[in-house]
Parts: sequence; C-alpha cells; structure tokens
Amino acid sequence: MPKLGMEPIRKTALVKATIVEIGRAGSLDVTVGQIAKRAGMSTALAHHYFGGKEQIFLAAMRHILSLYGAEIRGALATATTPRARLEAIVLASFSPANFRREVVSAWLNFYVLAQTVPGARRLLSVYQRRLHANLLHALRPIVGGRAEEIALSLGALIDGVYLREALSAGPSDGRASAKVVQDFLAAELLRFDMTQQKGADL
Amino acid sequence: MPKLGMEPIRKTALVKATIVEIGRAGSLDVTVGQIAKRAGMSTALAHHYFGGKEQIFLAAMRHILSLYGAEIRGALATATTPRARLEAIVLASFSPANFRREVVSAWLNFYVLAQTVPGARRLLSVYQRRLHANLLHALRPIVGGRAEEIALSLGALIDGVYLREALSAGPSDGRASAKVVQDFLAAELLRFDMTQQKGADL
DNA sequence: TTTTTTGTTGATTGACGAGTCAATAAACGT
DNA sequence: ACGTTTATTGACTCGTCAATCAACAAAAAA
Repeated sequence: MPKLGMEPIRKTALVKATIVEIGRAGSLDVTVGQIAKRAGMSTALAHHYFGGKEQIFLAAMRHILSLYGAEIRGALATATTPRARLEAIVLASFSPANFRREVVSAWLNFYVLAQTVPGARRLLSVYQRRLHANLLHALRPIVGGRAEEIALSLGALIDGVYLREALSAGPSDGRASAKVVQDFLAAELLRFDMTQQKGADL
Repeated sequence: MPKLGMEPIRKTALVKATIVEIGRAGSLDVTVGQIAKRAGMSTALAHHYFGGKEQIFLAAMRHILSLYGAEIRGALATATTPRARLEAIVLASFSPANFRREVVSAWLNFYVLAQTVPGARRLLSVYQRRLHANLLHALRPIVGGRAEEIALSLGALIDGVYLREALSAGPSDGRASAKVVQDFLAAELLRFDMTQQKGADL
C-alpha cells in the first residue's frame, strides 16, 4: 500500500486537521491522537513527519498566516488607487473566512503561544510587519510623513476590532467591523486635510 | 493547628498563586499541584475550597478584572472634566501594572477561555461593557450623539494597542501606547468639530 | 535479486495530573 | 465532656498522553 511521495500529502492533512481540532477545543489542548485520527493516520506517523507536537502547531500557524496573506494579496490585486488599497486591506481582514471558529481559535491561541515560543512570536511579527508594510505603502501617497503613525494605529485597530467581534456573542459581522475601521480612516484623513489647510470638499 | 476563618485567606492565596503560575507558564497549562504548592498548601485543600480547576481560573479572572476596575476608578476619581476622564481611562489602561508578565498572560488566556467557557465570556463582557459605559459617559458631553460609535472604536483600539504592545519584543512602553490612543481621540474630536462647523480654536 | 529508502502502525513506555477519600486535629457550641 | 463544624493532608484511583520502537510492506536503487 505504501505509495511514494506521501510526505506533503500527510503533512497538509495533519495541518488542516490540527486547525480543525484547535477550533473544536477552543484551545491548544489537543492531543496528537485527535489530530492524527482526524487526518486519517496513526499518532506514530504524525510524529514521524513532524517530530513533535510543537512543530505541528507551528506548521498550522504558518498555514493560517499564509491563508490570510493570500487573501490580502488577492484583494490588493484589484485595487488601483491608494485609497482602494486601504479599503481592500480592511475588507480582507474582516472577510467571513477570518471569522470561522477554527480561524478565530487559531489566532487567539497563537497569541498565547507567541508569549513563550520564539518560533510563534517570529511568525506573528512577520504578519504584523507585512500588514504594516501594506498599510504604509497605501498611506504614503495620501498622507506622506504621517503614514507611519496612522499605519500603526490602523493596524492595532484592526486587531482590536477583530478581537472584539470574534469574541462577541452571536454570529460575527465582518461588515460592521470593517465600517468601524473605515470610519477611523476617514477621521484621520480628514484631520490630515485640515492640518494641510485645504478645504477639501471634492 | 487549624485556625478558623481560613477560607478567605486560602482562597486569595490560591488566586494570586494561580496568576503567578499562569504568568510563568504563559498558558493555562498549569497544574493544581503547582498552584497549591506556590500557595503553600496541598492540592486536596485547593480542591476543597474551589471544587475544581476551572473555578480557580474563573476566580483568578475575576481578580484581574477587579484590579483593572479599581485602577480605572482610581484614575477617574481625580478627573473633573469629560476630557480629563477620557485621558484617565486611557492612561489607566496602559499603566505598568497591566503590562506585568502575569497580567498579560492572564488576559490573553482569558480571551482563549472566553471562547468556550460561558463564565469566562460573561466576565469578559462585563469588562467590555464597563469600559464602554465609562467611555460613553465621558464622551457624551463632548460629542453627544456620536458618543456611541466613538466609544466603540476607542474601546477596540485600546484592546488592539494593548495586544500589540504586550506581544512586542522588549519591555512594554505604556506611554507610547497611550499616545496612539490619545491621537486617535484627537482626530475624532477634531472631526466632530468640523462637522459642527465651528472653528474651535480656544 | 538484494539492499535501501520510504511509508506505516500496534503496542508499549514512562510520566503526569485531576479529583476523591479516609483519617487526623483543632476549635466551637452546648 | 461531647458532638459538630472547619481545616488539612497523604495516599490513591483512574485516566490520559507524548514519544518511542520493533516490525511489516512496498517501491526504488544497486
């Protein structure tokens, strides 16, 4: 039965199973056995391919991050103006995909992991830097020197709004979340126009 | 040896020990044994007073929340103007106490708990509602009808900035965090003044 | 064909942990 | 003095789980 080239197949199966199980448990209290079973193999095989539980978690984190990255890239691809790029980033960050139980759980638990596991912290800061760079790139043409600080608070606001929406009771409303962030953006841009002494109507 | 009236003493000792241990572990992967040992008693006694691990965690969460609440109340007590109340809330939210390892760890893990443990979610929403009410009360005299939405994003921004600062490498800088939020507030108030068609200088 | 590499698992090991219980003891009420 | 309540723990039960290992199977290389 042993077909060759199983490694990548087994690994992605394990990663997906891990994310599902984390979603089910709501925590990292997930056994290798549960993961392996969901992925359709023995625990021994999971250890064989990943070496240990922590590495499985890190692979899952990488996967979540890459999904998010892909979504952002996709949204940016269709945006032409800087302003549209900003909207695209915000929209993508609050897409329904990001509010799936497993994804929320993954994020929250990765925050926890990032406290103590250096690999996790590194991954998280990669995400933050990428988001920051994207925001910066879109903001610079609009607000020039103030781009840095606006990008900073915009990034934090996205995280904060996501956190609240994800933990609120009832189904998550990405639309409403996006609106909060867009409003913030509008306020900051308006303030920029004011300090530039431009009437800025049309 | 059994002195009477031990219950409250033992309970607070356990709660404090729990928070320390959560800080040490960076997660809720903390055994009742560790907690009991740090609190200077046997595991059996911990179970005797709290009934189970989950209830110990909830008590710890209540404690963290009450510390935060006390700090907010203290800061508000000295504020006279609405604007000063807002500053006080922001400052208190980013006080050094809130960036201690144990406190950060507690918050992050309570977010995780809130996903699955109803009691934890309830406590978290108590915190959110209290913060919201405080912000609202301070904002209403300044921006009237727009208080609701500004309070919403202000609350989210506080959470988001806290999250980032707490997870950033190096020592946390509450001062810088507070400034980000204060800047946001300034932008929103400026926008409000603009839409009210008032020049608003002094 | 023999050997090596790759895939795969059941069974086992070794450790740890939540919660229970019986037993001990001091204080309190009467 | 005596029964009751409160405090306290060591020892134990029962379960779980990460990680390892020996062994088997098939494909590829030699």
